[in-house]
Amino acid sequence: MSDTNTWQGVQDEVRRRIRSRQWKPGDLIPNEADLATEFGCARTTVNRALRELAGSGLVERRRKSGTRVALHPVGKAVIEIPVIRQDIEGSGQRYDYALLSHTITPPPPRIAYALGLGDATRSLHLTAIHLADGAPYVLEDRWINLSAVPQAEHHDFTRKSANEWLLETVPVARGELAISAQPCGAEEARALDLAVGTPLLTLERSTWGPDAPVTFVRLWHMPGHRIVSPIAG
Amino acid sequence: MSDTNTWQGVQDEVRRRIRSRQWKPGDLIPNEADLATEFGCARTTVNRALRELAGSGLVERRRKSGTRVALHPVGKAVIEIPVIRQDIEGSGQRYDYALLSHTITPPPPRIAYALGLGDATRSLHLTAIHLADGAPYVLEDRWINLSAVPQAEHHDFTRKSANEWLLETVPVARGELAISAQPCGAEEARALDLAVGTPLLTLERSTWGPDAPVTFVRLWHMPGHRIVSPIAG
DNA sequence: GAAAGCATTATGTATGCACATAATCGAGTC
DNA sequence: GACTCGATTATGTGCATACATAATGCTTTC
Repeated sequence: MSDTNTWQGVQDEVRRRIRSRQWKPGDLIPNEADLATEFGCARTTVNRALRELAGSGLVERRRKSGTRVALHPVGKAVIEIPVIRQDIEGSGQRYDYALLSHTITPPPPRIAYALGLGDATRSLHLTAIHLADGAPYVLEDRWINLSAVPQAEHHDFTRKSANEWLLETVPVARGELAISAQPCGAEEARALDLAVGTPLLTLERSTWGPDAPVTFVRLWHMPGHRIVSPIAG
Repeated sequence: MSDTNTWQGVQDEVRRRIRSRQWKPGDLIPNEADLATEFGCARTTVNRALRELAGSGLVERRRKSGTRVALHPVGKAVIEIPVIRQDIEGSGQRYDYALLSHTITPPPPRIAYALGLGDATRSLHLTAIHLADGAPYVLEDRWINLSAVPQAEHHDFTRKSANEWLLETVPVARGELAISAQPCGAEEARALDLAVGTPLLTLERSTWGPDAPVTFVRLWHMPGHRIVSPIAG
């Protein structure tokens, strides 16, 4: 499939020329019309090929200036954020979930800041644990903005995880993810049955609805957990 | 910009209908032709809007079956893998680099496996440290497959990092990234001036060229390092 | 009733054309 | 020289049309 009259074919050919240094990083490549002529296809086809290459960071495009090979092709890794239950069940293990605590309290400054909230906002604080085949898998510490999701106040979170309930209840617009390595604290050590100080892969996720912050969640994964993803290039 | 005769407008409207539960998860949505009629635009326009929505995981499309709202909209986070020097200089700090060791030896089984290599393959083993304003920033442990990159054997890696040299030298096709939290080992502790056992955010990256594995690198980041990225939704 | 084959249908893609938009360049003006 | 303003140019997008392709389902055949 390397015929240059399909957009995939054009993309392959452009990639090949870049890889083979025929077009070097920083170089301006011929414009769409010329490439279309050369490849014997329509400009639309070249456009799509280049547009998607720009999306994956291999080239940079600017109107009027033209298209140039990216100076430092930034690798991008797309990591998928699974629903934990599906993650566990998908690997053939039994999924269990237990709610550990459930209180209504203003968030600590750290959390209020992450969500962009005033620190007097009423919010729901949940801690829960997800189990795979009966063993701790991940510990969850979640804050829900009650002024954005008032129904949460009287919802029962003992059966289904807050994440799944929120997914089907609240329209989610955008979010932010932070990944870090944290030492296991005293509470986490008790819940996960680990020694204090054990390195844990920690994910912090903030989620906003169309207008207001919805939830902030911190997930502590068991030791050895890895996030694996392909790198686009 | 919510006119439904631009692909962005159509996309917004579709997103809105999904968010407002007018089209629920699992629902089949009208076909492209009907939507085009309803929105008063060409099918091409609807096609592009839906194609990109499928790319970000909000809908799933299958020929003949049609387009349906994703059952569990998988959040996807795109993390950019920066060139370390640019990362440091970009935040206004001074960048320094030091090569710590340089040997030629067959890779240990763990590494050979990650690269899909026989364990007798000659390879170049480098360790290096990247410094920000004179302080340790990240420790690098790299293996380069000499049968794929023979020029590496006699190259001088004391001045420029192997990553940057490889980027300009080897055509890179694809890769894989694994993120985990690891306790700081004895050697890392010495190089980074940390206590043994400190949690470190660890990135492992395998890179393949068009035909052969090129390099495997493990990066230990200093405590507190966070990878932050927006979540597409 | 099962297998093979054909019609149907929705998405996938290519094309030619037109016009929109952003960035750049150069001419003209003060 | 600096500034404004239009001409130019490359990408961005929309449209109508045509055909390709995959999946489904129905019909025919044995």
